[in-house]
Order: sequence, then C-alpha cells, then structure tokens
Amino acid sequence: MNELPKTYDFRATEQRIYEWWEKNGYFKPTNDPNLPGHDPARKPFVISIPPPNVTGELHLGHAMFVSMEDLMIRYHRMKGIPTLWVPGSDHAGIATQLMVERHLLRTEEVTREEMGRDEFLRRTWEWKEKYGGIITRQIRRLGASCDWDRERFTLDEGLSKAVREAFVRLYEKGLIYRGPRLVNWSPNLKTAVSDLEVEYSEEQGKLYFFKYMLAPTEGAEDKGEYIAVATTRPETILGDTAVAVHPEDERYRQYVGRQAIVPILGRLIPVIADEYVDREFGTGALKITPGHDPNDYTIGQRHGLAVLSMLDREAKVTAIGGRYQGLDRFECRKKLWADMAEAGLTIKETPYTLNVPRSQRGGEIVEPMISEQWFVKIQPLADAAIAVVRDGRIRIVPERFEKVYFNWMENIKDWCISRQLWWGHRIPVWYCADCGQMTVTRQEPQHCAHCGSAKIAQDPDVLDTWFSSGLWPFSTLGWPEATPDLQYFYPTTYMETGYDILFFWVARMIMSGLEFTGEIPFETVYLHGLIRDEHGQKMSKTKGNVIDPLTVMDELGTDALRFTLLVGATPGNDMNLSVKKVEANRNFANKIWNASRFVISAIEGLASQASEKGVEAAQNDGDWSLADSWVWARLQALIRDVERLFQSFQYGEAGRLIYEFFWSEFADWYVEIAKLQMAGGGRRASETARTLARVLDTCLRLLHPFTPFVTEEAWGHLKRALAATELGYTLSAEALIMAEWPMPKAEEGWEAQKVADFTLVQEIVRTVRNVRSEKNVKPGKRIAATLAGGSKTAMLQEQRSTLAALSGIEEKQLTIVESLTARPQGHIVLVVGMVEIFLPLAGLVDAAEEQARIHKELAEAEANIARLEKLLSGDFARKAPAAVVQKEREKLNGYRETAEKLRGQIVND
RNA sequence: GGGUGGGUAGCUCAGUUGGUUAGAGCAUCGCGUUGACAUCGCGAAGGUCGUAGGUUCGAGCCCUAUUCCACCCA
Repeated sequence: MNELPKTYDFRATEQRIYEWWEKNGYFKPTNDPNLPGHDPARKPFVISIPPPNVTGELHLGHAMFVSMEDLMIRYHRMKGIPTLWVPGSDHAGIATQLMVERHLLRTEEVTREEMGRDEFLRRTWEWKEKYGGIITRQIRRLGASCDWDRERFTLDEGLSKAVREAFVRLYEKGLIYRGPRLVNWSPNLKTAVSDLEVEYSEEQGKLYFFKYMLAPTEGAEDKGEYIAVATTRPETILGDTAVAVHPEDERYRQYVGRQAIVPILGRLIPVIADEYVDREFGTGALKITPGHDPNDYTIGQRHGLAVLSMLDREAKVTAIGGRYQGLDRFECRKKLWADMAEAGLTIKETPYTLNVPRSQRGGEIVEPMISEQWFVKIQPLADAAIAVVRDGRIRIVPERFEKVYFNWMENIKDWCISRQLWWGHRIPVWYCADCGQMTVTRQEPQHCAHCGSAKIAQDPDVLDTWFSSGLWPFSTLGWPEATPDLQYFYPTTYMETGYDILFFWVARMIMSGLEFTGEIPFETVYLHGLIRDEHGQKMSKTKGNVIDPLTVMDELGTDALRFTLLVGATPGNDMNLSVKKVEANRNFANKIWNASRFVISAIEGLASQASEKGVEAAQNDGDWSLADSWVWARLQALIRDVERLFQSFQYGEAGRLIYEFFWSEFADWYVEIAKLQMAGGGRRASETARTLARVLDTCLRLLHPFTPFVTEEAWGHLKRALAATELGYTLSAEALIMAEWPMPKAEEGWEAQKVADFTLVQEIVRTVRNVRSEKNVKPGKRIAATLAGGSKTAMLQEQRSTLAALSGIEEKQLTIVESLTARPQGHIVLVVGMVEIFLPLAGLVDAAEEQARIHKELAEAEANIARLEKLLSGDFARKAPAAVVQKEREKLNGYRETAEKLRGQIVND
C-alpha cells in the first residue's frame, strides 16, 4: 500500500524533481543540430528568454514570463516537437554600474573616477560573478525547463562579437552617425538616455510671465515696447536665441523681424514668426531655446537659429549665462527671476501643471541638452519592421498591440545608442590623434586606418544595453557565425514578454533581426500584462504592497504560484494578484495530489486482490458503466477544448477548464462513483481502476505545463503503481515532462446520450441532497425513496446503487418504477424533468408548505413553458438554425413533463 | 490633444466564431470528519453584465453615442 503523505509536500518535492529533470537532460532539445542523426526538416519550437538583469532579483514580472514561457515550452515538448528555450541575462548597463558604484562608495569610500576604468570594470565583473547567479537560480525554482547549457550573457565573448559586428555593419552602411544633437541628458548619471527612458509626470509648477523688451528700430527712440512671454522654465532665458509668434497673430505681426533683448544678459535676438506657436497658450508669444527644448530645437533648425548650451553636464550654468555661471539650474531660476523682478521685467506668476521629464532610473529631472552622441538612422530599419508585421510574417498577440506598434514605428526618431558609462560594450571606434579620422573595425586596431598612426584612442562611451539585447534572438544562437544552432533554431518561434517593453525591446529585435539576419527573429509576439496588487494598484516598495514571489513559493509552492499567474491572466491585460488566489490554487495542487493518491491506492488495492481472484481485464468499451462513459466523454471534450484554446493563446481559459473538470467532475463525481464500482470487485473493479488511471493520467498531462511539479510527482507514483499491476494500462514515458500530449479525437456519436443520462442522475442526486439539507435530515441517515422514471426507468434502474449511495438513500428501500398512480402516504414529491422522486419525509414538512412549494415550482415551469411557446411560435423557429430550435423544443417538452407531474401532485381540497 | 484597455455577484476576475434562465475563486450563511483530500465535503444566498440608443428571430458578446477608471503616445 502506498504511504504517500496526506498533504502534498511541495518543499520535499520541487527541488528534487527539478534536479532530476535537469540531470536527465529533459530540458535539452531533441533533434539537436550538433549531434549525429539531425533532421533539418523537422521544424523546432524555440523561445529565447527575455534576459533579466544579471544582478537583479526575482519579481513577479519574472515569475510571469517564466511561467508563461515554460508552459509554452512544455506543451510543445510534450507534442514531440524539438523544443529549445534559450536562457540568459543582460548586463543592464546603468543599473549594474550604479549598484557597484554605490557599493564601492559605501564600503571603500571610493568613486569610480578615483578608481579608474580598468579597476572599476574588474570590480564590476567580480560583482557579476558573485551576484549574477541569483536570478538564474530563482528562475530554476519556478520550474523553468530551459537548456542551461546554452545560457548566454550579453557581455559574453560571443555576444560582444555580435554587438561589434552589428555596429560596424550599420556604420559601413551609413546607418550609424555621430554628431551633436539634442538628447535627454541625465545630470546625475552624466549620460545620455534614449527617449524611451524618459517618463513624463504631471507636477504642479508655475507659468512665469515676463517682458521681452524690444530694441528700438534704428533711428527711432526707445518707446519701451515689449512682448509679453510666458515660460515654465525661466532659467532657460539665458539660452534664448529668438522670440517666436504666430505669423497670423495680429497682436505681434508688427514686431516680427525686430530684435528683442535677452533679460539681464542684454543679448539681441530676433523676433520670428512660426506656425508652431499656439496663439491661445500663455501670451501667444514663445521664447525659443534651441539648446534646451526639443520643440525649440526644431524651430531653431527651421530658422537657422544659434544653439546655445547654457547648462553643462551637471546642469550648472555655463559661461553663456554670464554672471549666473556655475549656478545649479534651479538656483539659477530663482536668482534670475529675482533679478528680472528688480529690473521691472516680470509680469506675474500663475500656477500651472507641467509635464516634467524624469529619468526612468532614479527619477531626476532629465535635461534636454546638446551633446555629441552616436545615433542609429532608424527610418530604413523601421520601414522593414513595419512591413513584416503589416504582411503578417510576424503576428502580435493580442492583435491590438499591432496598432500600438505601428503608431510608434511610424513616428520613430533616430536612436541615441551611446551612453557615457563604463559597464557595457565599448563603441568600436578609434580616433586618430594625428589625422583626426575615425577607424571603425571589428578587430581591435593597432593603427589608424587612414594615416597609419599608432596614436589612436577608442571612444570612451559604451552602447545602450538595448543595442545588445536587440540582437538577442540570434546572437544567443551564435550569430554572426553560421552555427548549426543558428541555422536550425532561427528564426525563433514565439517571443513572449510584457507589453511594457514592446518598444524598448521587441521592436528593436525585429529591426535588428531583419537588418542583420535578413529574417524575422520570431514568428509570433505574445504579450502578457503587468501584475498589480489585488486592487489594481501598481506594486511598489513605497506603497508596501509588493508580493515577493520567493516568499509565495516558500509558503504555498511553485505550482500554486504558476497556476495563479497562468490562469488569472488574459493576453495583454494586467492582472491583479493576491495571496488568497495563490492559496486557492495551493488547495488545487493538494486536490491533484489527493485524487492521485486515491487512484494509486485503488490500483494497488486491485493488485493485492488480483493475486486471489485474478483481475479480469475489461474486454471492450461495452463494459463501461454510465459513469465510465460519462467521464470519458467529458474528458475527450476537455482535450478538444484545451487544444483549441492553446492554439488561440487562451491558456488561462484552458487552465480553468481543466481545473473545473478535474475538481467538479472527476473528483466530485467520478471518483465517488468509482469507489462503489471498485467495491464490487471483479471485472467492474478492474475496468474502473483502468478508467481512473486513464483519466488521471490524461489530466496530469494536461495540467503539467501549468503545475509541473505536483503532476510529475503524482505521475511518477501512478506509473509505478500501474507497472505493478496487470491492468493493461501502463505509462511508457520516462517522465511526465517527456510524456505525450493528449491528442484530441472526434466524437464517436454515443457521447451526447450518455452525458444526458448522467446529467439526469446528477440532478436527481442534487435534488435529494438539497431537500435533505433543507429539511435537516441528518447527513448519515439513510432514507427510503421511490422513483417514477417514465422512459428513463431502465437507465435509472441500472444506476440504482449510484443514486442510492450518492443521495443517502438506503438501496434496499429504493423502489424504481415507471409510474405511480398516486402519491404514497406520508411522502413528499420532487420533480426532475420527467422523473418523480418520492421521499418519506412528509412528517418533517408542513403539508400546506409542501403544497405551496409545488405550486411555486409549477408556476415556474409554466412560466418557462409560456416563454418557450412564445419563442417557438415566433420568427425564432423559422430563422434560427435547426439545432438551436430543436434544443429549445426539447427544453419545452421537459418543462411540460415537469409541469404535468407537478399538477398531479396538487391536492385538490 | 491622439490612442488603447476596462466597467459582469460583497471583493478579484472568467465568459473569442451572437443561441435565448450569466460562471469561478475568495468572502458570507447552514450542515457535516472512522479511509483520497478540513489545503475537505454537502447545501444556501448573492448579478436588470456602466448608461442610452441601434442591428438581429436572438446581444454580456456586434454597431453608435455617452460617462467613469486605468494605461500608452504627444
């Protein structure tokens, strides 16, 4: 007899199972192109993992994508498809560098500048070695069945080579350029960041109104003319190079072409006309600071205005700012405004909500600034990337994100790829001290490619981390080398990730993939939503509503967490998570465990019995009981539904259906009936055990991608138990993870009748249970009953043991007849369809109350009859499909029969 | 300003070719433990599916308008 614990012990199971899987090589792809006997014609299923930050720690976002991708991978693997999931991590330039800098400052009180680049990089690598394994260990805990032998890191030699190759190719094609442009500058980090790394937050600020004095026209006297201008950032006045008004604005038309005087500094700047100016906003006149505002920059370009940088790398005022030089940007604002007030140039300040650009990292205010940076000319890449989604070569799920994708791609701006950091891929460009030319090569050069000088120095900057992760789907497979992996596994199949990095990452992979490999990097993009707390709030440390997946796994198990994430989520939609939900699914894992335990003990019980009586294997399906047929029909329907749902990415709905079937049909009904069928012994018992085994086996397979650990563990026990009997049903796969996925089969035609009959049995049982509960019949008390079954009499006769056992009827006192002429004395009557149930409970019930109930039920049935008669006499009968009409007709007949039976029970005084 | 998603039971959410009495989990109420499971079982209560129109024999689902919430882009 088995000695499995009464409660599923995930702590004793998960790690052991995971190690066993990994040790046996189950995570490795079959049909490996590096091994003999490889068949290139078999199409593989491939996912490359969205690389987490190497120094990061597991959060629910990781748990989500790992669960989802592992589900996809396990499903395809079980289908026998060569399946590869490539794991890895990225170097997370800014995040990691900041972390190490902070650490060094705290422990050794040394800055990276003091330490020097080489030493700092050495220490960062040390850091990576020390902490880099944490996240991958945590991903393993989630059950991730990825091929760890193929693990990659963006700063690995191979991937660095890929980055260099990509850069040089783009450069040679003229798609990379360097130049001074207005970029988003992070004064704290002292690096440029891309547009995507800037977030805008609405904050209370002020709108400052002031006078832009006009220089008198030549020869004329100074009439003190001015244009009133409003600005949210008065300190940038120091960098103004024009005042702009709308060309059709009557108020200012006369001033266009004249000169305005920059307050305090006294510089003369032109008054220009430009349609960009919004006449309704502020005073209708705009100060133009091309050096510190993107819109002004564009206007400046149109009008050939000078670009002045009045702030430096640390956002302190430069020499342009005259006497304000050296002041911080915010101090300067105060000082300048005070001075202007004194000079009588200020008008007023009004409260104003402004959109403040803040760094996604750290939250400081980002400064638009002119800086020398490297850019990718993105338009040609974007055009290609638009085309492949447009023509369906890449499909985005859910589809609505295609619109978002197009919208972004169609308005894309050149990508600033240089970062003033040390941790990352250094830009492969060398500058010659002698001739001033650039050398751009794949290999570290010794001499200038132009003049041969040895006095060359590499560009100090590194590339945006996303530049390297954009190459991820192919760089991880060996690109630029034409490795067997690249040739066989690329393009990959699904790219599964959160919609929040559609632009950051997915779009860039598509552009890079097309540009460098000439192929799409993946066929389908599946986007999941973000995880929020149980009331839909974003999780954040300050709010204190963060759920730590590691804690959840410690307390409730990995399967429970996975099932919750997978079943609670619908594609592309955010999901609200609460520990309560995980608890419910921990209970489900336990249910799987205990149902398995029951089936296993049933099989083992049979085995010990067999030695005495000999187990008779069932001959054919004709030996099936109604319950056997029913559960089998329901299981087959489930397999078909699950397959359809998986094919359309509705994993959550699929999981829900399996859950429902397993708990509410298999465990609640079939298992209970199986106990009765087993008790009789003989062929019935062995057939029942076989059905239990088959249904459980199939359910475990269907559940395995959702809850891999408990299913693998239970399946292993099931396999052993089956091997020890001669039921004629054995499990041949080594492990559930490698077992065959249940294949959907078409209906055979008998199913509907069996399901209908069983449903009637269920309804009778429920009705009896219901009335027992209402009348407070003690649960253990067995009562007598008489059924009048009409045309279902024979079927009910066959099910008498089942009916009796499940509804607490004493089988010896259960009478089943076709019809009764009169109600037996002292009985109440219940009507289910055409079946009348007589229970000797009249003593417990007030006769008048009983009559009232019957009248109420009759009224209900009659209302339904009226409703359906009306429906069926209208257009519905003519226009709706025959099958639908037929269904309603049958319902009507059912109600008519019920009503008739009920009428027969009304006592006429 | 442009766009997307959402509003279904007390709470959190499912409900994908429109089929005619809307489901789950949790919470609530009642009853129940010697054999798979109290991380459980049996039963009950709880919703005019945001609002207003429209299409249709038929709408939670499709269309239009509107309101509220969330997010993305500018």
